[in-house]
Amino acid sequence: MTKTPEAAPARETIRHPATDTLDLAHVLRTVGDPLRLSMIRVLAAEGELLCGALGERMGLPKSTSSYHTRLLREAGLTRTRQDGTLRYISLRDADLESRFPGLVEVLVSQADDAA
Amino acid sequence: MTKTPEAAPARETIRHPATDTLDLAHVLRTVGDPLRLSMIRVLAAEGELLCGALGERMGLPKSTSSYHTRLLREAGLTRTRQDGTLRYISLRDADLESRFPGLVEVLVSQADDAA
DNA sequence: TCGGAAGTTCCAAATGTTTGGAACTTCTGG
DNA sequence: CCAGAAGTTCCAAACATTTGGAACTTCCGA
Repeated sequence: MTKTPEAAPARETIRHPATDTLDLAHVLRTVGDPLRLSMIRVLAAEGELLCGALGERMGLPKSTSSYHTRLLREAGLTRTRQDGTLRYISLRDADLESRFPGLVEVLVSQADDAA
Repeated sequence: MTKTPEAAPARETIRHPATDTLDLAHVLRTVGDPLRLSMIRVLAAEGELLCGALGERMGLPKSTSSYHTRLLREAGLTRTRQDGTLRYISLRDADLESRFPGLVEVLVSQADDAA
């Protein structure tokens, strides 16, 4: 376990699935969780947010918030941009619109709660 | 454990959630399963089908098929109509359209598989 | 009245998801 | 160089979903 001897620091890029490989069932399963659906709505309403800000909105501990933002990213719903130690999360709305036209609108438009 | 002494046979109706109480997260979670998403697509393409026919399409044993059709019904995605010992399943497309405009279209239109 | 067909329910095993604390990494400012 | 802030990863416990066989209920036709 010496430090890996790579010359290039290889800036450990954050992985995002390509738009044309996004899987509808995966996307739906991921967003079919009240907490994550709320997150998507907040992002749609407010644009780019810090991971921490998003988590605090929902009253989540850091590790939980990190977990859910990872799921959203891996399903292709959000993009994560790193700036120093900060991570800005945003909705991949154009990508989603191009792959699943109409989906974002469905997710974001509130069905009035008659429950 | 004598037989329940109720005079009325009470025809044990199949329960369906009312359209205006359908919950988006619940609907999405339910349809966010490749198997159930396929079922929805088959129903959209072919209209009303027998529970058994739907299950055979997917190569499922009866109990599994019954389980998934129940989840679809409880989330409000499908309607089940009983006729003797048969149960016909159909998509609640008009109800879904009225509560979540655009959703059915998203579920049913195939994103071409570039994976 | 019997037998079979269609479905459901029951159940336990296997599998997957969610949670949050603690330890860790990385970056920034002083 | 150090402290602190932002996030991630690790981990184990709690919880939920999925699977399919077996037993059961209902209805229909002969």
